[in-house]
Amino acid sequence: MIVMEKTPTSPVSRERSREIKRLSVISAAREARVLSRADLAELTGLPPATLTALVRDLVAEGYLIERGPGSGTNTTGRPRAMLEFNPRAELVAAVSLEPPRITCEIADSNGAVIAHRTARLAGDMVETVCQFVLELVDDARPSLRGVAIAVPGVSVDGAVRLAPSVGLVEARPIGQSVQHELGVPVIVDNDVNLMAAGERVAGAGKDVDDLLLLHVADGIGAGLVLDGKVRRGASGAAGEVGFLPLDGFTDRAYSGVGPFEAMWSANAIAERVVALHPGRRPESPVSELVRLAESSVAARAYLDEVLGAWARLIISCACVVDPGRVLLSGAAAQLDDAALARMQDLVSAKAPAATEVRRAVLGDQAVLHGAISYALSAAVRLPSIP
Amino acid sequence: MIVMEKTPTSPVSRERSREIKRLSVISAAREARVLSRADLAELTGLPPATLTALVRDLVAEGYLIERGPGSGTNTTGRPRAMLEFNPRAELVAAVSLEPPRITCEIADSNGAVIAHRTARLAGDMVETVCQFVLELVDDARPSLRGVAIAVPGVSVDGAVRLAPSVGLVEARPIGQSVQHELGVPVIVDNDVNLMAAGERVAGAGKDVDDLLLLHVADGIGAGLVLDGKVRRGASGAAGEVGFLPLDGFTDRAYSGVGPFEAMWSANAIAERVVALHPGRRPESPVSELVRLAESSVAARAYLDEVLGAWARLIISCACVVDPGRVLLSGAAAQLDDAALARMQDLVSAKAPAATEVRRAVLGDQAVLHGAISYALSAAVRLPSIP
DNA sequence: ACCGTTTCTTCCTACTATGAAGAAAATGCT
DNA sequence: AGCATTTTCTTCATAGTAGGAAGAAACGGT
Repeated sequence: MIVMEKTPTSPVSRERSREIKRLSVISAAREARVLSRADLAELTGLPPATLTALVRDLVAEGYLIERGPGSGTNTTGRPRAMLEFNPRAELVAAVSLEPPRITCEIADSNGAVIAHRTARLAGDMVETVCQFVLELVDDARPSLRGVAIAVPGVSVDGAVRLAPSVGLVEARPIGQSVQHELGVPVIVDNDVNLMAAGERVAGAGKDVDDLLLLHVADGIGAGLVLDGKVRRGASGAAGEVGFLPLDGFTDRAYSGVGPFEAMWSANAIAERVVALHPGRRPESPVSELVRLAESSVAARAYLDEVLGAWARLIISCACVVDPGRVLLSGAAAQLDDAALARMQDLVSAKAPAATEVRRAVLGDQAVLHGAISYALSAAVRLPSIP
Repeated sequence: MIVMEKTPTSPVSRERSREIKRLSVISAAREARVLSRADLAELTGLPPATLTALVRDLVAEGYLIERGPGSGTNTTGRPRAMLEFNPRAELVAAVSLEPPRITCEIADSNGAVIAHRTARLAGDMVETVCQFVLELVDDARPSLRGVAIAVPGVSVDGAVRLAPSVGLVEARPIGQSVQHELGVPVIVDNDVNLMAAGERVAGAGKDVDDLLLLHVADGIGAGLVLDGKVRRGASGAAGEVGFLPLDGFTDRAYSGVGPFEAMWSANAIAERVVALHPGRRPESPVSELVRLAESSVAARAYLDEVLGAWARLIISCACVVDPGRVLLSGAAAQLDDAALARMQDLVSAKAPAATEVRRAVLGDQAVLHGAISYALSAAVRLPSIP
């Protein structure tokens, strides 16, 4: 009747107290960037005596850098000795798997990329990822805090499952293998989830705890951040909004492609744009459609259809999770200001709660920032208390 | 650049360590019901020496009861002295506001109701709630851990907003007022959210961390539990699935009633049932429809329409949040086994991930169990560590 | 040059986390 | 019946520490 998993250690052990204090200080410093010991005392609640020793250790380890007296607001009293958080003390590897390509970037916890490499995927995936990370990290390996691997399609428990448009086949859990090889936490997730996480920590969602990122590309997917946490779903399929049954009774669904995305993805839009304006298939189909709509009644009508469809998707999501803010990414971010305003109006008319629609702002950097937030969360996670 | 809210206390203070130890033991005991000190050592990680003193305190306070030697599995050695968790040490008040009625129940943390009262709402709501709670708790007031207030419609930050079908008007935050009067934590939430929480802790969702409860009554609403936590939404409007735009271009929406629920709520179904089989309006319209479908082709066709619509709603929710399990409540729970199986088939055919459809099992008790879980969570919450 | 103020460091001690030792309570064996 | 062994629970002892107090440092103002 009492089932034991991992035997817990004492929640008030000395080791744990030490970790909690370190985490408090590191988190406060990472967020403030530059601050004094007095600031740390206020932010963490730790007494000055405790902080003296702790800061000494963190300076020795390279997390904090003494920066000399600061321009404090006090007119009297001993000037504060300012400390600067060293983002280079925490490196993160962000790996993107987009068969046939693999991209690897090493960044510090500020998001500054210090090394990167792109190559064709060949041979064993786990070996390739480990090799790239180790080569790029070079002699900064002790500062590597974690690895985040972005994949198209749904990941479940670290196993990569079929992504419809790229033919990635299910492999043994690569996250666990890489973690075993590199000895740091490794997180594998859908690239749209990583984008959502990235916009949350460093982009258009920095000031909210809840958002939905709508990504329109070959498929249509959404990343959800709810209460500050990415929502993956019971089977890892949260955000599969391409499968929403919004257009009544269409039976165009085929394996791996949802009915909604079959009609409203960037691919589908590109086909219509070519039909409306014969010529080469546009690289940016939504930009092209917006351009055509300026002078073509048919294009304008089609743009209205697209906006209506995407609005219904957003309203559906608003009804279910009430994210408060929706970020448009990929082809959806190509809408101009007028179209974006139209979209906002359509959503506001029917959504049951205030739902703000904006463009995502990080673009290609979103996955990287998402990877950083994932890796740092995994690196310093304390076991939870019931 | 450094913004201070409430000055934090030390995360490793002696007071906090004491609270953490108490919480660990109380939580483990509440879950196990009967266990020994050795069990507590294994479950919490606290050393035996620590537990001796702590258990003595909790026995003195009435949380634990000494139960004498247990029938242990050991063949030798000192027998375990079993302890029993005392649910009466933790009382919870669950208040239901359904204008013009108010219902109040006092229950222990097992869900056993020890007192209840229903009356017409008259006079000041805060005074009425406080009066009922105090009268029912009587001299067990020291054991009152919290109050949960269930309201129809969306609650936001403790303020009750308009519930479409019952005309409840926005009031000043009643949760804060009641909390101030009673001196215990008070949570106010939508009754469907409380149902979902209740099924999660004590009903059809006990074995999962994620579920969606679909409640069909005068309106249609959903309660979401994601990663063990109720999802309320940025504006408190998560689960407003009655507003889903699933039936194309209907313009039947009017103030406060969503387009989907206008067509597929229990009210709408009752109207059609009367049209199909003239007579008195049925008390249980879905049961009646299922019965009529046995012998009427028209009724059977309409039942198929209802199942199809509800399935599209469930598929929409599965696409967005991937709950893994959907519980049917209210009128939706009136479906018979055959209809439930049809519903499951429809959902399985189109949902992007495995989505199990079941009936909720707690019925009227769901809100109570939800209230218990809310109140206990609020009563023993520790401030989080960054 | 001195005083007052604020920040940071050192000192000190009451408290405590927990290992070790001891006591209690059983079963099994002879 | 008595003893050995085992397991559980209690008591004891101590190394470590959380944090208050005292002291030192570093300014600005007079």
